[in-house]
Amino acid sequence: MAGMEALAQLAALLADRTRAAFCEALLDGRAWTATELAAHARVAPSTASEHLSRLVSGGLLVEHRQGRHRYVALAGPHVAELLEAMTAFAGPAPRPRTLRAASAARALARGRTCYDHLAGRLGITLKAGLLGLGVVTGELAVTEPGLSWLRELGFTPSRRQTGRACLDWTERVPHLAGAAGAHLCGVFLERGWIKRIGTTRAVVLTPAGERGWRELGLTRAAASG
Amino acid sequence: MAGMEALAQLAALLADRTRAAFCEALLDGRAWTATELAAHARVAPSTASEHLSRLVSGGLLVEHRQGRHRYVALAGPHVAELLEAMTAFAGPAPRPRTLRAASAARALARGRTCYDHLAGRLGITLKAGLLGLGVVTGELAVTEPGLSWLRELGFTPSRRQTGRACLDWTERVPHLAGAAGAHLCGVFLERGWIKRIGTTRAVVLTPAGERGWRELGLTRAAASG
DNA sequence: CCGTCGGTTCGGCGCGGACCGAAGCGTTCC
DNA sequence: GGAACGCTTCGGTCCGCGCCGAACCGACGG
Repeated sequence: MAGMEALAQLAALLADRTRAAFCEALLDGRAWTATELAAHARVAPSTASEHLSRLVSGGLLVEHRQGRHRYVALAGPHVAELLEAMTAFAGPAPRPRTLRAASAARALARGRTCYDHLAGRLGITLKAGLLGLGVVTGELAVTEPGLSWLRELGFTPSRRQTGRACLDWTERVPHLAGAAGAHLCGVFLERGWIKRIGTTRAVVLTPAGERGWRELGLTRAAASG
Repeated sequence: MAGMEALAQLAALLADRTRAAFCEALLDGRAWTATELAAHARVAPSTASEHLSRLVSGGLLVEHRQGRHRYVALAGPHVAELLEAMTAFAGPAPRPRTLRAASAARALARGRTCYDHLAGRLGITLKAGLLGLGVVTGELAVTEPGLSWLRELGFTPSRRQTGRACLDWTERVPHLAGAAGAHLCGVFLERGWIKRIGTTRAVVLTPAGERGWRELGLTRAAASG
């Protein structure tokens, strides 16, 4: 009974469309300023300020003051996983009403970042490739040889769980999260193998990325989609 | 952006302490009548009626009208898993303020049902036993020999995933859910190996259960708690 | 030093929703 | 048939909160 009080409070934090929009924006894993988020959600700066304070004190976001800026970011991968899990549960999004929204939805389904790792069809392609190489098991645990494979890409294990599953809300299938998923995503971004589309969470595999993935044995033909 | 609208709506369903209390009660996996839930949450029947309608139309609950009764239950295991995941996230419950609440919390931590399977220390003990027998892997997937072992206990595979992990909010470690977890819980209840405490979700291992678990090789000494 | 800018605080408005009691409806029991 | 029961619908009240604009504060820049 006491635990449900906490549940209601957590849910209340996400029960507002403006705060939910903030969280969705922050799912790109970067830190945003208060003003950016306000503009993104189309609310007054004062309104955004109050929402951010609630999200921070609720533990969903962390803030980082720097000069006259207030940067906020998701408090950690666990928040991203909760958000993806809830979005997956909330079910297939209603079909978009405008052409603009439809193309944005398609871009997100094709590939996106989920906080610090890859999601969407791109994430599933990556998972399939890693599975084929024996880097991860079907449950997305990293294997012994998989660890060596990752080390060659500059990965070093940390306290954080190496491989874990994160439910993909467009594909309805888990993709690779955890330290390994985050590292791979970082490497791909560094090498220019994937690139963000505009300022959104959506990403695409670049031509260099297609070559790179083929050479690593992650794909045979170019990923299409 | 459209997906977050759905998230906010889902969150709004759980953002009320009365509705959250309903869901918690229903986590025992049984169907409750509207009046029972109203009394449980200490609200007027009319209030409960409106809440239930919202939860049902939101897809969290299913209802089953029978005569003058309205039975409601969680819409499925996925709802239970969402609730447990969110409760786990919401963090350690604030320490209970009354002796009564403290003893209830202790009972829940010792053992409880999580919709249709076992949770709490009892659930973790079960998982450890199954792991020791090689019935499940560390990721809680059912092994080949494990399936035979389950069949001997009357289990037959279905469309539902056989073994899956469900995060335990008191133990902070996953326990066994899915068809296998549900079947085992059902068998234990049938055989009188576990017993509900009062009308709550809390369960205890009976003396017969301790013998049964030992004979199955799930435990060596009696489970204590 | 003053203007601009990012952010916060405060007062006030308006909506949504949580709650109850009363009344109504269909079912069940006597 | 009548009473009791389980539940729902409807008014009505009240509170929380999402929103804004205005005023304010501190940081930065010329």
